[in-house]
Amino acid sequence: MTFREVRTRFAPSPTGTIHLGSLRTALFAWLWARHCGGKFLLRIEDTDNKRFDPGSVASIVNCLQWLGLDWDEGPDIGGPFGPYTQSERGQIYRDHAEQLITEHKAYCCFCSRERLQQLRESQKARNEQPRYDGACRDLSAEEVATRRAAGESYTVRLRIPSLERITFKDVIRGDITVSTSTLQDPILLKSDGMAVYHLAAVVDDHLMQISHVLRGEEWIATGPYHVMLYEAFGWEFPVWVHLPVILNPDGKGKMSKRNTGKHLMPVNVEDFVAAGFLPDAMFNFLSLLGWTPNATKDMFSRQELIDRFELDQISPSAAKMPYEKLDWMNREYLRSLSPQTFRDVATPFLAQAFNRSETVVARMESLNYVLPELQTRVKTLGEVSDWLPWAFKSAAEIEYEPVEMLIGRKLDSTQSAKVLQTCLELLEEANPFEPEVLKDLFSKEAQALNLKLGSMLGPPRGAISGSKVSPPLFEMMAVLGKNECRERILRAHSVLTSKSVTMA
RNA sequence: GCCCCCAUCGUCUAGAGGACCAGGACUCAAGCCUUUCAAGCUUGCUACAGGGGUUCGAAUCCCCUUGGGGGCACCA
Repeated sequence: MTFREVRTRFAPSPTGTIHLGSLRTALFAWLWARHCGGKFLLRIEDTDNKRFDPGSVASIVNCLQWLGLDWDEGPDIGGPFGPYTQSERGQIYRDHAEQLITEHKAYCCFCSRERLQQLRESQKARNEQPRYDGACRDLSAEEVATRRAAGESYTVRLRIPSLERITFKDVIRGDITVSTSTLQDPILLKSDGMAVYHLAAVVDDHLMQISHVLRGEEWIATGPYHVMLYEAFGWEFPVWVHLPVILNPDGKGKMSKRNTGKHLMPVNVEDFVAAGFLPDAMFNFLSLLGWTPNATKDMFSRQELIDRFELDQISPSAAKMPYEKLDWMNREYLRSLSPQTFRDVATPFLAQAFNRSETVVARMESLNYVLPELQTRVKTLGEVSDWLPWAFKSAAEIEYEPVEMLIGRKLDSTQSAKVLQTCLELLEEANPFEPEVLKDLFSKEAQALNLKLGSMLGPPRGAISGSKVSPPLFEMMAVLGKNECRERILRAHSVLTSKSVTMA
């Protein structure tokens, strides 16, 4: 093979939101291009207008940009081999198909969809491999000419040579051999004149000088068509790299929404974005899904990943999506953020969760007391709000139900009420009203009362947060301020004493 | 049904004939610490799918079985 520049591409079809597996394909192609100092391009494969979804190009672009993948040529920025949208390249495909017809390597097929459908069904009924029977394969040139001239609808099919086997090379798996008994003359051009994927992809990959074709494993079976197409045109093969699919956690089928069980696990890239995964974490995680840089660590910077990436180290076997590992890695990235950055990235999520504007959330400066405490507690940005309902409620909105949340460990309700009373006094002493000061005061008091700090803090924790589990107490108090804390503890105290009376 | 691909701890994986009674990470479990929950620290559990070869020697090479996945459209 002659030396040439490494050029890879990501070629999604705009039929909806982009799947995590597709994003990984894009990432690997990008990684390889960047590793080699080559070019990465974006090409939109919209040859099927029936499945076209207008919003999806923008969505795909957003997802790529979110992950931090940039392209050197593409529909939005152009390039020397444009256009990069296949629906604008119809004539190119038609010309190439015509060339093959002239060279007797392809032919016009006038069979109707109905006939084809029936053929397939009868073959299946007989347990045969469904394939085209070649009815139009040897039509005379005259007949074809007259029928075309008459405006009869037809498709163009590639004439497949009758070999027994065809072999092509995949970087990850080595030689792949397919017997042609399973192959049929594939349609290249649909009756509407638009190319089918096989033709469009091969022609474009050649014209755009793609050196390495990275795509999903589901394309292995049709690999021979592409080989034969390259041969028919007399073009040099690209290097093929078929990436393994990502399976559902239970291993049953390709990672998908309907199969992920009770818990809603993200599948599409937009779902991961919405759940609050960080681009850096996803970049790191996805790079290591099916590839390892042969090291005993798994936290890598983008640059390290680019430097080390190698195609032949990619695993050939399909992996079950390891959601827990993604969670863990995302938390690692989350906790490595500066408090300010963490706050910035969390703000939109809080605004959405509590139905406030981002500006309002951004202005709640006292949140700074508690937000850093959440960096080790949360796996995604979407979970940050789970820890903060108390911060977005007024004292009156806090519900002490069940009332047990106001009872400290190893304390009864009378003692707990008493603790709340004491807290009220400590509140007034705290000056300034800061976590450190509060901690000092409460610790001393706990000692004086001969109580473990942990059990003494139970009642006020419940009173302040309305929950048994919360962020650290003193930080919460500092967020709310003295007056709000006093009000909550007062309320909690009265709830506790009245409930106690009823219980007694 | 036919064709193709794949197969190491529960999971993601390291391993390219001797350096492996199989290494790392996640998960899980226990202990310590502790302001609840986390985090942190320490320790621990668990794997070469099965059967045949090849070889002085196999997780590594070959074959079969089994299991899983993918494909068989005028979709990509």
